[in-house]
Amino acid sequence: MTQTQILSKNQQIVLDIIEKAKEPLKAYSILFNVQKKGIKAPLQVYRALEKLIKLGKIHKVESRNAFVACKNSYCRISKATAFSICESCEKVTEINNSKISKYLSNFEDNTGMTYKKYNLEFFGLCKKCR
Amino acid sequence: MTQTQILSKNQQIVLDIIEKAKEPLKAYSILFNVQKKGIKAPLQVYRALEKLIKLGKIHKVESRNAFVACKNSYCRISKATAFSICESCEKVTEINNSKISKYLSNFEDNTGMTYKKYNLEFFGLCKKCR
DNA sequence: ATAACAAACGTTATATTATAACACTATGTT
DNA sequence: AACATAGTGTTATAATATAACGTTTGTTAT
Repeated sequence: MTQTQILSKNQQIVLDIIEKAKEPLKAYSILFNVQKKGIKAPLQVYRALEKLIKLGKIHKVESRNAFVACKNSYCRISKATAFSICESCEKVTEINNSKISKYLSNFEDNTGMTYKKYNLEFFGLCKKCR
Repeated sequence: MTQTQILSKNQQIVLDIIEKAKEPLKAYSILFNVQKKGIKAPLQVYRALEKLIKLGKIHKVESRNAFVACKNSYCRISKATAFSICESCEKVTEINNSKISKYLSNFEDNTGMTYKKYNLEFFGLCKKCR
């Protein structure tokens, strides 16, 4: 049933790079890495990134302006993202905690806002850096 | 007991502008607004912003690269921030929900990370825009 | 098949956000 | 006074992101 999304050439190239990477990649570092594949301009990268985000294949780590592959294979539409970020070594890990996501996805306040999405970033020190 | 932090000239100018604003301000819009006060260069703004963030006087809304005044007078060091953002009119409100902050501040996982800070951004539609 | 439309592409230029580097000034210890 | 620390002013530049335009490719409906 889960129709596998077919990606365009540029989208696939960009996704491959991000999936192979062990850390979040910045847009221009992606650009540098894919120039041998024929992608020449920032816009080509940004367009692919935008689409991949929409598809939930990757996420943007807002505080770092960097992009990571989504590890949840079922995360086709990313409306609930959480990351843990080490402020020393900059290691970023996607947090997949169903308790948090349940808790936050049901969040309501008295302002009349309707929430469809959230992004949560934790900062601290990882085991190694502590 | 609460020693009121004395701000430098530029810091006070930048804080005033942000506090008066009804919406998050971008760094270069701040710059434009304070040029009559003698602040001429981006760095002067960014330096003030950096310090004000450290003091917890303002927060950065990461997904918008914009800055808002902290409404919690006791929020001298901002280690737990949450915002609600309307994707249509871009209205941003700081969420001051002690349940969430208690819940997230006590978050632990099995990776050995030590958390000292988090930032949470909710996206959706406000009452007017729905 | 082909018309019509949407999505993706390629390219140039430019806007926006942020920091490096350096010399100088003010302020607060001791 | 000597020293440390924080803040300032300035020029230059790096890093991140989008606008605008025209072309190409892929999908869908007849």
